[in-house]
Amino acid sequence: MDERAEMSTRERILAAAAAIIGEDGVAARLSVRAVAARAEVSTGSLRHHFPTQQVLRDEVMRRVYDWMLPESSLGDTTVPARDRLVHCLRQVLDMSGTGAEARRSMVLLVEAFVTAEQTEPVREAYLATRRDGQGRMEGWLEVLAEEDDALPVGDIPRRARCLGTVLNGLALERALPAEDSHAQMETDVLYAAADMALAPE
Amino acid sequence: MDERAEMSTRERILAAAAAIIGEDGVAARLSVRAVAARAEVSTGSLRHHFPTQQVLRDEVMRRVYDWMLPESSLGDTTVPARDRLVHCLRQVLDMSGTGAEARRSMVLLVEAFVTAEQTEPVREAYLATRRDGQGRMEGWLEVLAEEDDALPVGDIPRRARCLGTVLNGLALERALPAEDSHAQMETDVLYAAADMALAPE
DNA sequence: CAGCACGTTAGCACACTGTTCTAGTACGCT
DNA sequence: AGCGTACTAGAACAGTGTGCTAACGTGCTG
Repeated sequence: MDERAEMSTRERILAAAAAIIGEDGVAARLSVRAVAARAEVSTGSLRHHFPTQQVLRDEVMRRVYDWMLPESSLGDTTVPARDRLVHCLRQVLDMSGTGAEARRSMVLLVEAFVTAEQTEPVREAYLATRRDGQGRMEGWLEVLAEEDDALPVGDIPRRARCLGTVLNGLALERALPAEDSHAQMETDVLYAAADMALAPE
Repeated sequence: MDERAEMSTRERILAAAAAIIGEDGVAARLSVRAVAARAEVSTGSLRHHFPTQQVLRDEVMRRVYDWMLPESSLGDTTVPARDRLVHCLRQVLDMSGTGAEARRSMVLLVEAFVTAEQTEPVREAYLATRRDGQGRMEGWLEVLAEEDDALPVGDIPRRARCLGTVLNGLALERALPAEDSHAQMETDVLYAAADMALAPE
């Protein structure tokens, strides 16, 4: 009968966090007390399962990404690293959709974080999602660095930031008017970015 | 004798903020009380001159950009090609401004070409400005290709498109919330993009 | 010169945030 | 029964940004 009995506290916390993200969209905040209240759990209990908010965010984002990107071809060494990286980048890019959907995504992004009042929660919400994406891309580069030690691990954060900027640019260009050859151009840019990210030295 | 007499409160606040960024570097936080304490000013006084932390951040960032933007020219072969290219790219990027101005620029861009009805005149207007920027960047690369024939001229359009995408991404990121180390990150990305655009093969 | 207005300064108060800590409860095992 | 471990609850603490009010100058004006 009781909902609380049908899911472990940990799962209820994750479900509450996912629900908040699902409702509030990109501008979700995931504060301790908001998640705890939604999950009908005390902050202490939440902290017991997720010692840090970052741990909670990481776990919920991991599930979201895994749900959206079931097959991670990143480990398939039969195809070139740059192809695998481009595949991963394109999957991220596809989250913003194409055409009208891409325009709508960009409008929502701009409304949430550019037009909106630049309050601290808004700012922190964006930075959190940005850190998530940054960490994910660094993870990819680390996997690829395992195979090819020409990729300096110390430089991975910088390279990941470059990839993030390129993806932002591509997402913006998906929303803006484009020539019919836009898809080809996008692939070109993605491969150029991948080559830059995987370049030795 | 008294330092406080030699600089206006506003200037002391900005100097304190710049000092904090200069010292803490990437981890700079620019909290209200930290800046106020460093400037030996009350939080109320700080709030009077900078109604919001975002306003303070914008202003100090604007000065940082102005400071690290000395003049240089594309034809000056005494400085490396990548530095000259980065300078040109940054000039383009600066057209969108920083802080509130950058946000306003992005909002205007989105309103004009994303939110607006995707009619043919609108589309053509954007593509015209895009071609303009594209042509300008191709011109730069052609000048630089004159000096170093390792840069294949046939590939210039593709490389210029990549640069345009990176600039779009950076412009978007100027409008979005950012950490205080954004300027450094921007420089990193610009140099990475320049290296990619100037890479042989 | 008195009075007033306005810019400036100071500092507290408020509503948040994440984290730490203590107390109490429930369950399994020896 | 006793004990230990996992869990829950909630207060407390140190931060954050922002709003508010009171005081202090300084300059203008009647």
